[in-house]
Amino acid sequence: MDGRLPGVDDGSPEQVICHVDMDCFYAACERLREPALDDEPLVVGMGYESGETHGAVATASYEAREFGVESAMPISQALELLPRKVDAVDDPEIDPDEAGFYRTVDLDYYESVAEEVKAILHDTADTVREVSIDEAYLDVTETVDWEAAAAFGQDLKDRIEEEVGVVASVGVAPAMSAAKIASDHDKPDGLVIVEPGDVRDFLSPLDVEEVHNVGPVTARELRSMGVETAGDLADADPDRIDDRFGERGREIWSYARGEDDRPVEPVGKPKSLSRESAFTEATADPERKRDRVRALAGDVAERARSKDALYRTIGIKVVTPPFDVHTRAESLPGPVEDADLVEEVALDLLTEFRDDDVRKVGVRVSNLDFSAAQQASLDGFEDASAGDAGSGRRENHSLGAFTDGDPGDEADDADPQGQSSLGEFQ
DNA sequence: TCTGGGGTCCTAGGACCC
DNA sequence: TCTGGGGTCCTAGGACCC
Repeated sequence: MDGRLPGVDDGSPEQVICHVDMDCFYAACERLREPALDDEPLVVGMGYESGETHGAVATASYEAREFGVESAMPISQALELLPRKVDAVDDPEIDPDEAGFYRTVDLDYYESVAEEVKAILHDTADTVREVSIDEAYLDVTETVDWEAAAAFGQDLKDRIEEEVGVVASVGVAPAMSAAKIASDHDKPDGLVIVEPGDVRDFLSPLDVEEVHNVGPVTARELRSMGVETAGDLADADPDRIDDRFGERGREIWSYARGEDDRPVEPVGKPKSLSRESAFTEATADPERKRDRVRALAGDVAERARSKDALYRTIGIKVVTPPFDVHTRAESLPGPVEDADLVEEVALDLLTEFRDDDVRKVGVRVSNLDFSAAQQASLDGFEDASAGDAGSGRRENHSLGAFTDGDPGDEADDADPQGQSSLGEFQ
């Protein structure tokens, strides 16, 4: 028995999937360049400025979690649980032993560390799906069998720790959904192998909210139906789950049973690009709102330009107290690259909220089109018109340059190569 | 406890077309 | 003169993920 099912050769694939998840990645990065933070309670805050109380917790080290600090928690709340160590100097109320360190998110630096980790992953497996800065799936079906899975996972962990200096948790299972749960199961520094025959037993006792795509809302509703664990969900009547949750119902039901045949695929081109920003406190001042939207529009347009993305839809997001999210969007006749237009449309959409109290605004471009850039690179020269597409329509640019004059083929507009990316990453 | 920022996908309703 | 059905595109909202 080599751990592989006999069916592996006759077209019924038994996948071997590895999920890699960095432990407290932002905090680990901060410690990499500031080793004095090792073993200290450490909170990395987003939208947080040193000395301030605004923002939210992006990552809390395990030492900080001991104090009750959690991810996504408001910094103000984290500070009540875990005061800043620097404040203990002037404040006799604060016990320095019950205090911690706070740092601001520095994504550029974390990206640079992540690059080193990703290089190891790509060196380890041919097929890698980078889910986020600190997480990836590897398909190692061709190179790892179940007997070797534990050694493989340990080697990968060792390599990441030795070469980069951060710690990863690793899960290996026959499906993406199970592998993800496995990597999370013994965090930090975890290594969990779930062989094909053990998946149901492994998942069964877990809280239903641990199933991928089951969030707080769905979990609450499932509990009200008497479904508390993944095992309960796996045993539930699928029609009942379907009725309640539609398309997603069948999905979470399958995941709870360990049934998930999604292939590991590299992430393609983005579908939208956005920037958003919160005010320190809600404001009704129209000029402040407009100024912020102008700045965000400029950022988004610049980011799209740098990625050679044309866009056909421009939208805004407005959050009003207590936390009501409103979105407005407008589609253009054809894809453009035009920073002035992004600003103009965004400001126009904002007028509806001119007099409202607003705590956060955002700008987004979607309906992205990368074909112009692709054609430019295929043609081997710069697409001179991409820089000044203006407010005009630039749809249906012909592909004649390399189809050698066959303008009748409208189907080329769908450009399959453009859809599924060629395995390149942002 | 007054809640950051960047994404994806799904659903539902309305406009419009044939 | 209220009577079908199918399809697409667009907008808005919501749930979820990291």
